[in-house]
Amino acid sequence: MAGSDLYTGTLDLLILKAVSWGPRHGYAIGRWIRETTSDVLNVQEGALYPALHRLERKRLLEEEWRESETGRQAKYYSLTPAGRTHLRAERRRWEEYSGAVARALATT
Amino acid sequence: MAGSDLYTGTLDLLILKAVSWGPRHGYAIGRWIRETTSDVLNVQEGALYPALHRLERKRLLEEEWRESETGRQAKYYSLTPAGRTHLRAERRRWEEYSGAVARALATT
DNA sequence: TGTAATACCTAAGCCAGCGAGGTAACGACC
DNA sequence: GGTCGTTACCTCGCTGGCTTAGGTATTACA
Repeated sequence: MAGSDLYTGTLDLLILKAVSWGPRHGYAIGRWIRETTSDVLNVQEGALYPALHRLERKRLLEEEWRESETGRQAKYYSLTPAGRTHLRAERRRWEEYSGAVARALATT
Repeated sequence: MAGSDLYTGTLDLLILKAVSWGPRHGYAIGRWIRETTSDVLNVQEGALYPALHRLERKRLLEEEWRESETGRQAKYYSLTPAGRTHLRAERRRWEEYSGAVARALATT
């Protein structure tokens, strides 16, 4: 399936949001993004997994192997306290940014 | 002056919008973006000028030297027909994208 | 048997943007 | 005369996220 040309920098926000209610594994995060955006955003695995590793390295996510709903082992990610703070900041940044662009586009 | 971490890919849209009413020179485009976004977006010249050259190479912008309001020579950019089409497409893409992200962020 | 879905991973390459440098002309100020 | 801020353009090196394109292994189903 084709990618969806992410605006670079928005993926982290979506991932952090995806795990904001509780642990989720990578594959499910990708599916969640695709579903909640009605296929507008289809994150490639080659972007998703490296991003998860990055966030884990930055201590914004924690990983833990456990059993998924289908009975297989999967790597579950959850927010660290720093991750939750970062989510808030990134979200604010996104809202400020997208609001600014919207204003620019609205000018006549 | 510090930059403002653009979401990669949004700069072209802003530039095209900036010249959608008529020719503007590079420096004025940068200023327009900064002003209409109330300093939220401060585009670095190291990003701006290469972007202008890119858009010109893709025949989305045309350039022409003429005199600026201050009486100096400046390179004025204007939209080609293809540029106008591209602006519409990029705008649609942005609106779809930002709408999708907003929906994702709104989920509880 | 083989196809689709689940679930993970990596490597090569591209290229936009960042940071930091530069040139030159002009006006204002002291 | 010198300096500072603004206007107006430019380039170069580097980083790093994303795309594309591969790969493995397991389970379920036809």
